[in-house]
Amino acid sequence: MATEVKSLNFIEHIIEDDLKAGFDRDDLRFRFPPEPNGYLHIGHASSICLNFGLGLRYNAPVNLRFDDTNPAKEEKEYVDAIKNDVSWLGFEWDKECYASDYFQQLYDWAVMLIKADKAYVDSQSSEAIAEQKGTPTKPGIDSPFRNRSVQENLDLFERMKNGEFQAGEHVLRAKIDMTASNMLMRDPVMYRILHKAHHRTGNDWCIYPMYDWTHGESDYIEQVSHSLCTLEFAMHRELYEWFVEQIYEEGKVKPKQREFARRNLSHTVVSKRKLLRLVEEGVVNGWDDPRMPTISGLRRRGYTPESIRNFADTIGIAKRENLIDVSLLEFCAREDLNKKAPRVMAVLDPLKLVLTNYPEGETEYVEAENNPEEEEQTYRKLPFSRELYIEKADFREEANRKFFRLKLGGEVRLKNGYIIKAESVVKDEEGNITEVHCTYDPLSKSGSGTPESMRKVKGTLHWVSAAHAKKAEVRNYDRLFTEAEPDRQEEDFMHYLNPESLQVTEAFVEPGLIEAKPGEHFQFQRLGYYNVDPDSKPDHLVFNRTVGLRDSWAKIETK
RNA sequence: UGGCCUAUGGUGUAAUUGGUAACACAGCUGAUUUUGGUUCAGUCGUUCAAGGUUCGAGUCCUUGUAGGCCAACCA
Repeated sequence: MATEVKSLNFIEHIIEDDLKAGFDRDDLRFRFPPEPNGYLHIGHASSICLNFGLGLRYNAPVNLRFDDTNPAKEEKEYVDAIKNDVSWLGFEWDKECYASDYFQQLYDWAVMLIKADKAYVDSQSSEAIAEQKGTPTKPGIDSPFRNRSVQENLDLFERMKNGEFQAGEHVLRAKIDMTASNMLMRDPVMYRILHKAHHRTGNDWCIYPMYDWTHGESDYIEQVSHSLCTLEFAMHRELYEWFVEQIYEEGKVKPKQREFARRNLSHTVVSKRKLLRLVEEGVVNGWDDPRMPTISGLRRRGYTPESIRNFADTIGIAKRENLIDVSLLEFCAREDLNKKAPRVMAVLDPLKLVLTNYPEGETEYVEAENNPEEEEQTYRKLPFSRELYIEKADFREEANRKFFRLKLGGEVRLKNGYIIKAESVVKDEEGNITEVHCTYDPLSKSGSGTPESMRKVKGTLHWVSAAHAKKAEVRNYDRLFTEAEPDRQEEDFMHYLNPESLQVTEAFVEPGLIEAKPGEHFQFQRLGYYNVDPDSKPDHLVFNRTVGLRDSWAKIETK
């Protein structure tokens, strides 16, 4: 009995080491800290799965904390969308927190730092401060205001809070070391004046704390044990620890920041700024456009929470740069949908097929299995008649032996129906095939058990009955960009948009689909996985292609 | 003229912490199949470089090389 040993990622190793070193397992606590200034994307999904996954693994609480310290960019709309996305992914947070809830505490601590001569009010312009900051290779120099008296600092800071100054007149800075090799330690700004209404605190405040001052202290307030963020914050760790150290009380958990590499997905962009451009420039129809790598876009596209979680699990977490091929995401979608999605028949590019020996005006109902993956098979009835539609690509007048589909003189099985033989074609003046005339073998009906029905024919086609089929709008999506790394090319990433990322066609679908509800998943047999778009109505069905089926025929054909 | 981080098949991630480099995806063969789907079997291919320590190095040491990040009153 081999016990499956799941290997640990480097974050889990760190936690295990902490536990071994005596850290109390009950003190483990995590958080997912989005800034409510945009929609969550697949990269966030990875972080969500990491943090909440850790919560599950260690049976530890995970807070959802909004890092809302910049009223200029943040809105409640985003808060709601983020909560919705996290829940949809299937995670439950312990507390819903807001950095803005800590504004008073943060202010009090800032006063404490001033009193300890560890913070001061600087009254220079941001340009002057930047100038004095130096460069990575050149040390900074002290501000002329660095040695103001505690009394003066206290007075100024209070008046900043009281709204006596304009934005930009003063800032509060930590007094650390202007010559530090880590530029973040060169007296970082803790507070700036911002006369802006906040989505939660309204006009209560006109000074707002900066990220570095806020984040670690928020973790400390919530007693988060492991604060995980992306690599670009690695340099912030020193500052994070310095700030926490200033307020730390013996016996409490000292939060530990650790950094992991953000996940990059091929053929798309994963940055709020770039995604915003796609939306604003009208390249896509909003944040939830099914081509967007946002969680809302993936949801609308037809990705399931399970498939996204499994994707996050599979790609894992590490510290090196990476570019994950979308084909892995697509694999995760197929893997999940294969088990769940009922099979239905839909013809996207119709060609009329007439069974010349089938009685005119007659309709019969054939049995079709809903999903061969089901443990216990269920079936539905499908109308079958003399005139049907098949895919244009499934017929050729002539073809070689590798073409398993219908050709003149050749036989093929209509899925769940009969074996048919193509006899002749009807063409228009331009020579386009408009109809294929076939004969069918009445004894070959699927499931009838007759010797004729048991015959092996190489090809099986999907079809719909022309008189019974319903029209539907089908939106076929493809990768948004033609390059794997559109934002690492010579030109701006917008140059590499895939002009064929969306193709809309009018299709014929089996009649039962009229009942389909938005969000429902289906496999259009032999084509791909589709789900019902929120735009869909009973009199105007709309389907989105989540992902196509694996297509080994396409590979043979392109050879 | 700095500091921090990283380097394992085409891609992503592991390796019981110094002991047979593996898992998934992708690719390729074949079998099964009333979906050219699924499933199954097989296959290709890997430790950035050079030294060193060691019986033994992906792992430790040294020196390189390559890439990423750092100068917002953003997060």
